[in-house]
Amino acid sequence: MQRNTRQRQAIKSVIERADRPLSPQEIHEAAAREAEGLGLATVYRTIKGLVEAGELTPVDVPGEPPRYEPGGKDHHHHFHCTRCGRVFEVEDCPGRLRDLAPPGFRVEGHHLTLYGVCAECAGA
Amino acid sequence: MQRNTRQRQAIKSVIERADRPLSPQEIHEAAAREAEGLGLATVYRTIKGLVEAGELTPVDVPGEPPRYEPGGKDHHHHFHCTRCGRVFEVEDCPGRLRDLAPPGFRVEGHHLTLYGVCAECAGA
DNA sequence: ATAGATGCAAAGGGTTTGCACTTGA
DNA sequence: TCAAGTGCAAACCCTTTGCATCTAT
Repeated sequence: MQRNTRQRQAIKSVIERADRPLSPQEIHEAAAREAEGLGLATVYRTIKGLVEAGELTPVDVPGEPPRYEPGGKDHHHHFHCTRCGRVFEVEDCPGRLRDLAPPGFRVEGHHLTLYGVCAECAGA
Repeated sequence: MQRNTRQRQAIKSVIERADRPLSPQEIHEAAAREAEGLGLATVYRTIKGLVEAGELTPVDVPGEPPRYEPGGKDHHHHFHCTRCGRVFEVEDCPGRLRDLAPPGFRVEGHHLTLYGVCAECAGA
């Protein structure tokens, strides 16, 4: 991740401007608008580099392809809209979840994903 | 799912005897011991049929290939051991999680996965 | 007997990789 | 200049599917 190419600028810009985690395809489609001819392989390679650099965090929703959001955010969770497929951020966390594990199990973290219908799809 | 073949018997038996969700590969390896020559495609086809019949439930752990457990269990969650990769059942649920979603979002359910090191890997 | 089930191999979808070409510094 | 970065196509992994064969009923 040493050079500031137009492809990388486009990819980083798309991620920064998004208000929700994006999939590699979403990143590719959006970034290709500002960096013509952008290859999907470059998107994957750039994502990998940004994740290793801590600038990007993978968001894994069960049964879904991975999304990515800017790194460094506070601990939070996600909401998966089963209608439009988009993933949104949820700020709160119920806490005290490690008490749920059986005795002897060492809990190091947790993933929590709510699912249902987002405000837009619900027609709010 | 009409015929009671030796392949199906083996697959169902393996799942019933397991005390944790199994991956298609785990099911294939274990069932192939009692049904020689068992093909992976048959495992996938049988899993699909059992899921549609409600006898099997998919267990999706973020960033992991799917596992399967017997259907009809009470609401519960899972623990993913990052050391051995196995997934275990967790009986409790923190509840009241739908309050976490933003206004206007309709919460229909949730996935909760704890991760860390299981009792066996922790050397308990 | 015969439709359902199986095994194999090919095909799919998402992601990674090899390689020659391009380009930022 | 010249190594990092890119695009393309091939390779990969997991899962699904087409098809000839096998088998439970």
